[in-house]
Amino acid sequence: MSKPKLIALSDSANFYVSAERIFDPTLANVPVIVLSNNDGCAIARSDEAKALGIRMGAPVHLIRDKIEKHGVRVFSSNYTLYGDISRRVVDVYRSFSPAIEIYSIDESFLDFTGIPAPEAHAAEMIATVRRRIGVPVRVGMASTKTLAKVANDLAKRNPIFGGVLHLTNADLSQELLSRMAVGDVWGIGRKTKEKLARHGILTAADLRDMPLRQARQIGTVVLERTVLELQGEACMDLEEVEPQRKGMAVTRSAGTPMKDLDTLCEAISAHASRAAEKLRRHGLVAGHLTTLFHTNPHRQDRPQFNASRTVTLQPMTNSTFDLVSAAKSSVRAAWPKDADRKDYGFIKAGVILGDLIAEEEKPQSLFDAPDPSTARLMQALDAVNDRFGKKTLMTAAEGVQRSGQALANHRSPRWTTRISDLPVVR
DNA sequence: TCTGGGGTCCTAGGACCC
DNA sequence: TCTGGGGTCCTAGGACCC
Repeated sequence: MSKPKLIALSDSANFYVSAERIFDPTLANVPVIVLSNNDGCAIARSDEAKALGIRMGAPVHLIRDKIEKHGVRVFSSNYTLYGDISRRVVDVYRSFSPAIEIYSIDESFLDFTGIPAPEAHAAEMIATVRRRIGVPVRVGMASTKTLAKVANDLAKRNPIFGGVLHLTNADLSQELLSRMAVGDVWGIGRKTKEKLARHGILTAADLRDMPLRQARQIGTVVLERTVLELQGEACMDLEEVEPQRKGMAVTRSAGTPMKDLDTLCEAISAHASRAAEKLRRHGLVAGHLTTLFHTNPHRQDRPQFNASRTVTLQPMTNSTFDLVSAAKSSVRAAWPKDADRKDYGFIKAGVILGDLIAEEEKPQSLFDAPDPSTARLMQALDAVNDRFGKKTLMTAAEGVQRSGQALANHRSPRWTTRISDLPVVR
């Protein structure tokens, strides 16, 4: 039996908004939101924006009034900036913990086992991140990841904890868990919450105390593990090494429904091309490509159609040309036969790549000797687009109308990674 | 074609997360 | 309730094998 662990979960408050605030002091104490990829909906909100009732994922066109009335500051998402700030925050974490799992762009699990005064250690870490990077973070600590999540959640909701909560005291723990809704526990989503409610399980404490067998029956092993973790038995290890990713997707909703094959082909080609870029950036090749497109499922008054086609990429590849041509032919194959009569309007299309492996490990056969010219061409393509902007060079298949082009009308400068984005100082 | 038991692999779909 | 996009894991069921 190993000695009990102490796991800390550190997360950043309203991370994207906090990242924007680093470089613009006028954003302090005012409502700020950051929008999703297409400037479609709000995906990050400052506390002031939350107080105005702007919900997570609220469509921009529905909150336009609020934005204008209260002078909400609006930003397109700037992932280059957020990714860089995130790395800097993690660098600070590394000096406070020997082992780290980077869980998401704004959350990391840290191993605090054996640290003499963990609360003081956490407080010092918070102060250091604030001073060096400029974003606020909060820390929850407990013996398992799930309990650390609970602690973190309570630390962020309750200012009295000052951003640090160590969930050890049994009485405090009992009180907090019995006041926490079961749906707020990590791993309990809407469906599971409903099922649990039917069995009278409403709080985190109820969940912790339920029989394991029943947990497995209601959910799966996943729910059983959650129960064990709430009891303090660690079922999930810290994953320090980022696991090899298994798939990669590029999907987009279309502003106006796509009605003909050509339009759909252009959209899918653009997604395939973007997917190829992502593959190369990660040094991977793909063995399978799935294309998908579907009508609006919320318009049951309109004809519905759901398409998904998977093709094998042989040899495995990350070439834009290969992926675009595979995607186009599978869209053509999947195109509904009765399209002329039905007037389908496709609102979403995408490309998913599977069976990913590192480029160096790509199996070679006698018949597909590597073609260095394609690799060099792809390198040149990426270099040009990197330097002069996305889609400076693109395949003709993507179309030049750019009807499906992503909007990003409110993007802030890439302050920390792009010198040309900095304002000229005179 | 079914009788038995046991195993692998693949895919689709569900649920959840940030 | 879904609005967005990009992920993971688990289970069930089918195909196929010995």
